[in-house]
Amino acid sequence: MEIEIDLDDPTPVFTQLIEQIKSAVAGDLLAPGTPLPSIRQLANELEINSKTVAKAYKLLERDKIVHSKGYRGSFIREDAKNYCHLNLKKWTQEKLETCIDELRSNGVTDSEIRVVFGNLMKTKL
Amino acid sequence: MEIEIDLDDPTPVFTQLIEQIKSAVAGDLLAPGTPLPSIRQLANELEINSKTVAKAYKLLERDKIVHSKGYRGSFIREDAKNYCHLNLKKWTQEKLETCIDELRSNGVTDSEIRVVFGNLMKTKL
DNA sequence: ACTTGTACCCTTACTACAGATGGTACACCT
DNA sequence: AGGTGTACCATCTGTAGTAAGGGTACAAGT
Repeated sequence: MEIEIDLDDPTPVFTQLIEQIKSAVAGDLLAPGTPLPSIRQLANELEINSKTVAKAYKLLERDKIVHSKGYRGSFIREDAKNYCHLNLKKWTQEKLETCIDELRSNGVTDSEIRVVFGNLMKTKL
Repeated sequence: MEIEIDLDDPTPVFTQLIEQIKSAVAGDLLAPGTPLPSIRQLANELEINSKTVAKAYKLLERDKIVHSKGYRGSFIREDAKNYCHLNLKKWTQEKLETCIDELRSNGVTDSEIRVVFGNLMKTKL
């Protein structure tokens, strides 16, 4: 399993990591149960910050591709292939787009949508 | 009809304008058919920029409070009172909040929501 | 002792938008 | 001629987000 990071690619590094691991799982290059390199180790190999790798791992865990066993390392989940194709981002996009289109078609300004959105994202924590 | 602008108020000036005119209509201080001061005139009185007044007027027209008759000035709509209480902003907020809550409860990160939202608002014009 | 994931702290680019202001110009009415 | 709403150009300030890096620390396993 080789991972390559292209710093000239405008795609964020952590996104490149996620995509490559996901496609490796989909292409059977990473079998279920396979241990992933540790966060620090992979960061060292790729010469990037460990936080970036940690972020990618955390998102992969949320997407049910990876299971982090704490101090025992991170592993490809047994049922990873069931999840490596469903796209949470795409679903998010559709949901938001539907909502925004409805607002726009009722005359709400883009500026207003942005302002209301900003308030919701800041105060609702 | 007196309009006062408080520059120390964090509320944007154009919003203060809209609110005061709306509440004047609701409180029968501005009867239907009443001509509003012209954009430049009001801007001069309040010592603010004419664009700011124009923005407020345009939004009031969208909210069916005011009718701009081009070079004949702007007037309070006959049916203004029917609209001066329904809150497009509140509706926008509810719509967006419902959508965001659904995304969040499915594990989507706030960062991801913001990124997708940003893309939708920039490319969809 | 060493490594694991994780959780904080802070800092640096970069990007983008809101709000507001200024200027110029147009077509149209009185 | 002068005023009307409107449309475009531009600038500035403030705010706030992402992405990424650096450091330090912790509890729990080998």
